[in-house]
Amino acid sequence: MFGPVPAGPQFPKLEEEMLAFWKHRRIYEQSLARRAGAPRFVFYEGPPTANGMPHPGHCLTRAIKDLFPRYRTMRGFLCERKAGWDTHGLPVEVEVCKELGIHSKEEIEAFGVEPFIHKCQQSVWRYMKHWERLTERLGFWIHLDEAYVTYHQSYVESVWWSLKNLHDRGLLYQGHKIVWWWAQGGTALSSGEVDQGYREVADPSVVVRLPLVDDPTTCLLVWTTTPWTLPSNQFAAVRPDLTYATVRDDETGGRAIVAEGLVETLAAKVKRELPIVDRCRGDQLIGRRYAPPFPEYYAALGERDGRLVAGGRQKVAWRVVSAPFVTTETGTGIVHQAPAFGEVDYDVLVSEQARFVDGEGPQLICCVGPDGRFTAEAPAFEGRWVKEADRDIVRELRRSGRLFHAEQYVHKYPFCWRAEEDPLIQYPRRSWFIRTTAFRDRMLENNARIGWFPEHIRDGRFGNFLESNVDWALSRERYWGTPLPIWVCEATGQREAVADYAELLDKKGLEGLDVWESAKRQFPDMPDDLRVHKPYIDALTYDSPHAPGARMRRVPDVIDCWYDSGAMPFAQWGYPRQGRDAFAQQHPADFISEALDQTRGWFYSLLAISTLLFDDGPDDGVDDGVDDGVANGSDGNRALDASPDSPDRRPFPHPFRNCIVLGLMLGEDGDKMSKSKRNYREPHEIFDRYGADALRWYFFANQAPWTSIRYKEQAIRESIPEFLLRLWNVYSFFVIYANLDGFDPAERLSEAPGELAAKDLARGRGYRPPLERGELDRWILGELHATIAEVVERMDAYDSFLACRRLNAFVDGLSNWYVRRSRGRFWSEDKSDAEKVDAYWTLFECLVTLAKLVAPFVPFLAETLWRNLTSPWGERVPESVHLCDYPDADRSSVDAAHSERMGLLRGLASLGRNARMEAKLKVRQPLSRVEVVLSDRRHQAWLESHDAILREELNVKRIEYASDTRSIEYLVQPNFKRLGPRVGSKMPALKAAIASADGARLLAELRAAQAVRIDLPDGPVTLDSDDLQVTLRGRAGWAAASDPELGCVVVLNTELTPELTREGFSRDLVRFVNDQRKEMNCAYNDRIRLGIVTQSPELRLALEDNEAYIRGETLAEAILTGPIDGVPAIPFQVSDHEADLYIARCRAVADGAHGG
RNA sequence: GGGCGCAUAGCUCAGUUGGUUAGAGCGCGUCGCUGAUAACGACGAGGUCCGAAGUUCGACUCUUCGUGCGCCCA
Repeated sequence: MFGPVPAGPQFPKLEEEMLAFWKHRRIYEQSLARRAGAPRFVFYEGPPTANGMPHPGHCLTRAIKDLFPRYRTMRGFLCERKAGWDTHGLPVEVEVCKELGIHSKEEIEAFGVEPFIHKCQQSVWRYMKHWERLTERLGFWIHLDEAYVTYHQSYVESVWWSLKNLHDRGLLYQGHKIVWWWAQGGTALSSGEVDQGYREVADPSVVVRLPLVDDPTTCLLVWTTTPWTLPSNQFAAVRPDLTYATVRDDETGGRAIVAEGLVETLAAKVKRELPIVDRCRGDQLIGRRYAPPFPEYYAALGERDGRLVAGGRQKVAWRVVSAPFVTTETGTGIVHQAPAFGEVDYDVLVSEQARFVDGEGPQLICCVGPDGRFTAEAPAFEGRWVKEADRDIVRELRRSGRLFHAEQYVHKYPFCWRAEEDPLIQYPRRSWFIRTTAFRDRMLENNARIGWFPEHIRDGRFGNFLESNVDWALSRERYWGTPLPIWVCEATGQREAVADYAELLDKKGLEGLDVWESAKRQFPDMPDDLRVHKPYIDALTYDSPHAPGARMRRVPDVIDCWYDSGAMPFAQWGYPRQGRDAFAQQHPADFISEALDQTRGWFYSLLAISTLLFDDGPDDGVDDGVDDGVANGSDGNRALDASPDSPDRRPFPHPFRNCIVLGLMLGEDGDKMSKSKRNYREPHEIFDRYGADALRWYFFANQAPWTSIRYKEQAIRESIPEFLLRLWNVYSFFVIYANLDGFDPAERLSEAPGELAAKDLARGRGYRPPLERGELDRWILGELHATIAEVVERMDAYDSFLACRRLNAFVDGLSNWYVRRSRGRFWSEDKSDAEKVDAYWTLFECLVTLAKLVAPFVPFLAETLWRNLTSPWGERVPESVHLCDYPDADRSSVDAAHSERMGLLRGLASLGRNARMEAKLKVRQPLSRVEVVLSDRRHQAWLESHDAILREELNVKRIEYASDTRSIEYLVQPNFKRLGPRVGSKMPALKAAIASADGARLLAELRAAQAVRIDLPDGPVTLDSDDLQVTLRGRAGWAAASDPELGCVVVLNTELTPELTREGFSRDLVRFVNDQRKEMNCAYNDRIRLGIVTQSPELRLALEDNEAYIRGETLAEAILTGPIDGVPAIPFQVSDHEADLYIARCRAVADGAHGG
């Protein structure tokens, strides 16, 4: 016996039970253990930032991450799943700052770096707990207790090892990064912070004259909105393909150069004519020297030159250079370049440097200090806050005759989000870079081999990003992060990278360890992992090997936490100090998945780090890259010959082979999910209301995972009746009748039930080979195996959406066709009837197989079904569906023709109901005859021999297959696809000719001669039967329905005889009585007594004619014509006939029989 | 400002290499079926397939331009 199946399942409650069972029986661990030694399917967990509460969007990611590992595990792979947590970075610091009510770096330092770090570490743990609960409740099987954590010492040391590797290969260098700088607070702001602070302001907009060195009466006109950057001018940029005009400048009597397209605009501004005297292309200006607006730097460096890489010498600065970003939308078409104060300007400097022999090119000049005030290098403005100096700078330009024009210019400019009055400035900061540009081509090759879902990521968003790769700005001037493991000699500036803590402890003359040791005494609960963090790591200094008496001190920066997460393929194992085997086996990943916003985040950091460290390419990519344009003079420590000390160099792709890029999930209102807007429900509430399976199915079955998806609670709720409940009802049906009938599969198959696969069931008593069973059984088993084949195919292609669609279609067929059409067999009284046993075995096989099929998708429901359906065997079958192999499709049982025939039959039933509807003849009213016309008669014989089903579905006495009747007509159309290439432009004429022809005559001709000739204005066309599409349809005015897809028409005979009418009455009566039985809570097999009192002779006749039928259907022992004592009368009406019914339950319960 | 993506029914989404009559689910309305069903079936209303131009015998589909939205980067 199976356990009783509740009619209204509480999925959330069932799920909690399954969770407890999994935990108690360690099912996840068992599922791994049984795949020991199997081929691996490698999964990487992209570490969530444990910095905030998870929302439904995170559930999507985690559900997808669960689906494929579960599936692959059942398919025979060993799929280890190690959880991970991203714990470092600015978001954590911000969270802690919020808690402390502080903002700036100054305030953090005032609070103390040490307690601040402690707070960061604790904050991370708090959120991790919430994430762990969500992970478990969702059914995401992953080793939470073996999670990698990015702040752990072993993890940090792996990162250090990789950085040392890069450093020693000359791939880690120090340069400048232009950042948005809050001068008053002394800190850079993240782009998110900058975005918050944009305001509209009026700034000066000036056009300045820069006289050419070889022709001082001719000036370049350059434009800027930041006059304070003019003292730091280094170049003037033009676009080589623009036309520039030389105009007469009557104010000075000289001439000026400006983009031709802007001459008029400029003339209008200065309110005087600027007559053009000459023209040239931008590239003819390149290289011409000019005198900058302020003399200080020029006086010292104006005549300095250097050797060019290409040969020859050139002055290092104050030349016209080429820049593609110059536009003619505003300004003059010539742009002032102060590389210290603009990122694009800085790029110009970098590419200029690259043209020179190392160290001989232009150096960055900057006469502004980190406090935003001019330094002594701009003596006229020394000590002044730059923005405040704008006015005086303009005044000075006017005095010196350099000012061509000045005005106010309204634009958006960022201010500090926590100090509203403070404008931000772009400012150069010393920063550490990874020379990723040297590996650009290798990264592109690696990327080209990755399986991206959707595909366009590879060449689109991600590919483009790689194409325009710039060196990775690695360092952060922050506190809570992996410290940059570089120590610098205070005397010589020589530096070295350190790979781990032990290496540090071995350094000669190490000092500062006491800082950690005393902290540890003060805070005994502090995790030891913090010893590799600020401030403890900063305290460690040692003797410089480069200069006697000098110390090696660590650079103060921490690193970008994206580097942490990108290092996880090896750092999760603590590689290379530990975990060498694990890494060798688990690299690269077969599968990762995150949302689209990770393209330039984790997807990039993984690919970049792996390519730099583990490239097994023909050459390293180092030699050909290092000199190609991004060299930075400050790096004197390149050891190009050092190769990575890794045995794990791999062919591409690595470190991941396939990646599902999930769409972003939006809130219910279509906006970004936001806690304050409450446009989504908290995950735990979703679980409590609908259950994790409902949520999972909603994710998997509603759209391709990479489309952006709008959170919709309604849709989650609907996934219950649409799929879960429908499956549940089939299961419930089976269990109810199997229990009633005593169908015990375990008793029929006691020996070696295995996993109840088809081959196991085949040994069951009464299990007949499918070929010996009825049409319906063969059909549903064929559908089952076709479903398995398709689900496997789709899932192997990472397409959960189409897999789910197929599963849904199968469950629909099982519920609405197989079970419905088979009910008679389940109700049959003869328990040993082979066809009845077939029905049980067939349905059992479908359900048990289905439990396995849906297990990766809805693991809870699948487990519930499996546990109960296999309970008769006890411990002889696997205790969990997740310990089974995924079903194999038996293609021999898939009979496409049979499936097609059954589809046709279902279609005919549907058409018949359609026609009845039109004729307003309800199905309970029997009809004498329907006529079926098929355009393709291949399946007619089969249909004729199986028309009992159709007769019953349509409630008709007889079905006739006709070929030609007055009730149908033929619609003939050209087969466009076939004729297109042949007929071409004659198509419209052909279409018209066919449309105006008589369809039936055309067909007759075609049948007779195998071809028809159509005369068109420009010649005849001969068509064969494949050139025409013939559609059959019912003629207007007939009770007919047609389906062009199926090629059939169903025509009703609507004539009703008195016998048919009375039979209809009796069916109405049965339906009514059975409703009453249900209301009386009769058991399926309760017998009743039925009294019917009516004045209607028609109704009486109907009772007499159909008494046996009524008794059989309602399980009435007797039908009385009078009332039953003690039972209230129930009024009944059909058509115009009325009756009073009396229904009483009989005492005795007949065993086995049940109504139907 | 740049890159990528998206735009199809009231809502959420499918739509295969271009084939002329664009689908599903939900919701709404009508009817029907039902002793597993909280289900299910049929029908109906509801579409300038974002707009414009082009290629083609034929465009939801391909090309170009534009509009709106999202993400990422400036």
